[in-house]
Amino acid sequence: MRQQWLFAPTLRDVPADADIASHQLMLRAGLMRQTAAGIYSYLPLGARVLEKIETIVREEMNAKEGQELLMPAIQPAELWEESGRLEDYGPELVRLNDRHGRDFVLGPTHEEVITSLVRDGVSSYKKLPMNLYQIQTKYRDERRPRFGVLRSREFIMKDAYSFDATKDGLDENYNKMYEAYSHIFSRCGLDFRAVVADSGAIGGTDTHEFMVLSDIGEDTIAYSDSSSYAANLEIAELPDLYEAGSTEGPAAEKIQTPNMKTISEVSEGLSVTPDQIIKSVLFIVEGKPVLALCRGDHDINDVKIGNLFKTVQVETATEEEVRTYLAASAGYIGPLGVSEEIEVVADYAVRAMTDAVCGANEDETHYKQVQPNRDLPSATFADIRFVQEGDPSPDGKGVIQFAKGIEVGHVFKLGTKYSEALGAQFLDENGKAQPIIMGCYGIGISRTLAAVIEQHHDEDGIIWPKSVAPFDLHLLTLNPKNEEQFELGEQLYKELTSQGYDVLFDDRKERAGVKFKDADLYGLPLRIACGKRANENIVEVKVRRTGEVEEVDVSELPQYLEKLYQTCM
RNA sequence: CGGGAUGUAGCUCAGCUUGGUAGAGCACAGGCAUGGGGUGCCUGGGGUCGCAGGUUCAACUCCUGUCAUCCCGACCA
Repeated sequence: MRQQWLFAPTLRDVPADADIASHQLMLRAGLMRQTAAGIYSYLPLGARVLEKIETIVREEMNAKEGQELLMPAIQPAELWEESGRLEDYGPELVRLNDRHGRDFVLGPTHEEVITSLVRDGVSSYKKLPMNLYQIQTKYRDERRPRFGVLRSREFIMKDAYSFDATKDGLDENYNKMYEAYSHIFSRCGLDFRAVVADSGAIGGTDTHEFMVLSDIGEDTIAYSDSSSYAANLEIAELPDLYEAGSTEGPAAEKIQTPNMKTISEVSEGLSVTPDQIIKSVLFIVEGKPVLALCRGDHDINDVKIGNLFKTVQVETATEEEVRTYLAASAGYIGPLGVSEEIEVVADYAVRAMTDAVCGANEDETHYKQVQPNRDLPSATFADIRFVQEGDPSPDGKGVIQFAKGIEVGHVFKLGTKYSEALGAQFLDENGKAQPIIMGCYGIGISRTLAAVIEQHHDEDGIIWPKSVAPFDLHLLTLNPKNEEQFELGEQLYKELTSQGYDVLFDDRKERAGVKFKDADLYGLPLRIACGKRANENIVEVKVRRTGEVEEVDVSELPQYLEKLYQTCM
């Protein structure tokens, strides 16, 4: 491709709207432009990278017997009513009407459509297992799109769905996808971790997220410093390693604590450490009040509360609700003497506390000398807090550390939720109808592209791994007015192309400096410059990633490149 | 959805306080010089100042509304 004709305008200034490296570079290097908030157009360079990633995905999916199909972005709302998600999904679901007033949605995912297809097309165990996938544009009306293509309203996804007759079959499909995903992200040159995640409303059992390690990631990964344990912070478990606290001592006693609403105020005012204070938070779980307790230096994890009650409807109570149920403001609530309609759940660590302080459900008042192991007989003790760095790893090996990650893939075992809701059944060996057991597996293609840039760039621009680079080689004629340089450039362009390289040829009438700057921004793995020594048949080869430069005689160029290209990642 | 900010040329921004009909740098077109890290000089094209009302002889500037975009938070298969 001659750069003369390439539509990939570079920007010298950093666009004011972009804050993170990948977003800035995608705009500056001419990979894409914003069309609306959270909606982008991919220009030729960006489209090429997407295609490279998609090719890798297809190869790895096909290698696991995945069959590609293509479903519509526009889906009838009735399908979503059938599965019950029309309401569940909420305002993130883009809804629209056709000219007859019929209701449609723009698909954020395709469980409904695929399940209805399989329902009508598969009726025997002999057809199973099956794995179907597509690469498609998805829509989610994010409340707040941000970070460029990392959190956008329109995005490209690969989504796959597996169909099995047995649980074992599902396990097998799941493992295959897990393996395929590992291959895919490795081939894209990403440093990633597969972490145990929350299955949330989907209601599956096993689920892993594939996280690209990056400081700008929106998810926190909790991992062990000395084992392979890694989980999303939301669900990272804590073992109950605490010794039960004392049951002795004088009874709990009320004390006046004016203006001590927060843990730090109580800590200061009563000269106790935060780990001697019981933090009490009122939640409304499926409409019922639940008082959750943890140590003052810990934080309650509402996902764990939800899992405990097997629901996703968990909300912190409003100030009015707190007042209604506990007759005090949020800073002074506590577990002692609460009415029976309020369920009390406490973190394991609370049971280990001795001489603790907690709110007395009376404004400006706390209890002291609380012995949770004695004074909370009706409380349920469970793991309900967030892990912190330094906590023991749940597998007993090492301690927990945190890292930030970008979620690029997600695999989970759906089970029969959709097959039951939509009536997708098969007949087993005995002629008995059974719901098909499903799994679903997603990869954010456009997000993966951004993640690659996050991990592969420097202050000058992008540094593409060769597996996803928009072109293999960048050939520059530094001064096209110089006849020898011009001739050599044209000659090399033909030769390198015929040798099978995808070459971007900078034949523009620009100064050398401009070409170098643009080349660094574009970030192709190898740069070949025809410059001053063209008359001696010598070109300069530079490795973008390392900056290494070598002058090479044209006669030796093919062998030299072949070798060097192999060493590029 | 709550809080904050910004909308002036393709990009980055000035002008607005104190109203008088729009500017700079980069980019773009032409020219001369230059020719290995965004070169220099000259000339030129490009903007209903987000939109709609209002105040005024006169609005980029003041007032009201509205839309858009970004940031923080909440939320997120």
